[in-house]
Amino acid sequence: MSGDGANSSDTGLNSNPYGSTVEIFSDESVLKEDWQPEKLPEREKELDEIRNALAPATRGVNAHNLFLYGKTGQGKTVAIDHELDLLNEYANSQDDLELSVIKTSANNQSTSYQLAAHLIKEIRDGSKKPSGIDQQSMFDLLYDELRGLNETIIIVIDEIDSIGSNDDLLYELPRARKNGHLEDQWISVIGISNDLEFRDNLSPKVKDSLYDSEIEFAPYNANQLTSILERRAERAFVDGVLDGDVIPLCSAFAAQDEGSARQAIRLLYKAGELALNNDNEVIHESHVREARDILERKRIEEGMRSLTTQDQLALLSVVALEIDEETPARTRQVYQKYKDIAAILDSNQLVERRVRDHLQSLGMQGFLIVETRNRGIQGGSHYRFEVKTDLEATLDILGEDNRIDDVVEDLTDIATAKNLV
DNA sequence: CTTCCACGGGAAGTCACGGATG
DNA sequence: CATCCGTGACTTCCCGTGGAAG
Repeated sequence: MSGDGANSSDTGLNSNPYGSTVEIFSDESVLKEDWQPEKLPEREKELDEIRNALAPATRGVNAHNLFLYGKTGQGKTVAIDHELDLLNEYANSQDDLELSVIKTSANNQSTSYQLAAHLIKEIRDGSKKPSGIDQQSMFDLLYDELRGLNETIIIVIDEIDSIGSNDDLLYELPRARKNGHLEDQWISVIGISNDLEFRDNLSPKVKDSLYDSEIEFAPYNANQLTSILERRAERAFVDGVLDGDVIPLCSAFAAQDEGSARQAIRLLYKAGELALNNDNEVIHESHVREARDILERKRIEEGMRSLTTQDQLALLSVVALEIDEETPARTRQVYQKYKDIAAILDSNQLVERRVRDHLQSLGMQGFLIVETRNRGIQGGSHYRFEVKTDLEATLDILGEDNRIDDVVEDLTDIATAKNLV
């Protein structure tokens, strides 16, 4: 709850334990993920709106329910934290405002039931998650816990989209008082979502109950990213180590992609590290480009490692077709290949319908290019799949898994023979 | 404009599993 | 212990549909 001090002095400026001869960073912590900027000039308007929505809490009624949406790295979480800190500060200075803020991430809580259990755990401060009971009992348990809190309750649910269409709790919570589950308390819910479609897929009754106001965080443009980076760079780096092109290039890369400040900062940080590791005194454009490649590869690796075996098999099937130069391939072809591969590996074979789901999900995660096609009376409509990620890197990473590495090795050999990697 | 392919995708149902409950 | 709960991963079934060919 208490605002963490931002001063860290653990960046060694003087002696270089590993013998680096150059100085790049003056305060590296500014570039870390958990660094909280104290100002958000690019989001003044959004901060204002949040303030307006929270303001009723200071007048003894419930704050408006609030919905923040926008892609990752747009400052949603930082903005809400910032405003809640201010509100908390205010509450502490007033005798008649008793505030309870519960902040949680719905990440990995894929249903209302799970989310309720998670909230209970959060309020109980770390005890284990209840389970095994029916949903309504779980909700009742949650209300019991809520009754133990202060008069004004604000529940922040980050990544709220992960509960998908199972949104009963989102309907229940805002109406807890109306429905008599809570008597003397005011409750409001702040939802944060990366998924822009989530809002449209919510059931109408939830929309009605949850949506007092919504605030969109539009992607930063390159100019905004540049100012954000400049503010950070000023504190993070030693004077004069930044080549003129570096920040604009980081901004441009990030803006082209998702407009994510997080991504831009990561790029800048990585570029700085590369310069440092190479004993370069100045960070150049080349460092940024290298940083981008490294980060991109890391992103793929992380995603791929978390794939289930069946996901890997589906991906491998498309990779194999790619090596045979038969991509883009339609579902049927991929499925044939999949059956071959599954047979070789003696793994259980799923039905085509299921493999299609796996392929779709691989598309969503950015590993495959998925294209719909319609060839009318001769062909009808169908999907076409091809590999989106770098073939060599993909084979490398998949080869690390010893359940499938035999097949991957063979494929790598064929690909090498064909000069594809 | 109509036809109609072959796939997409929704729905419903089965199964196995971890944890709770009495 | 038997039994119940929610859930994810799966299969089975079947209706709906975009758009090139005619």
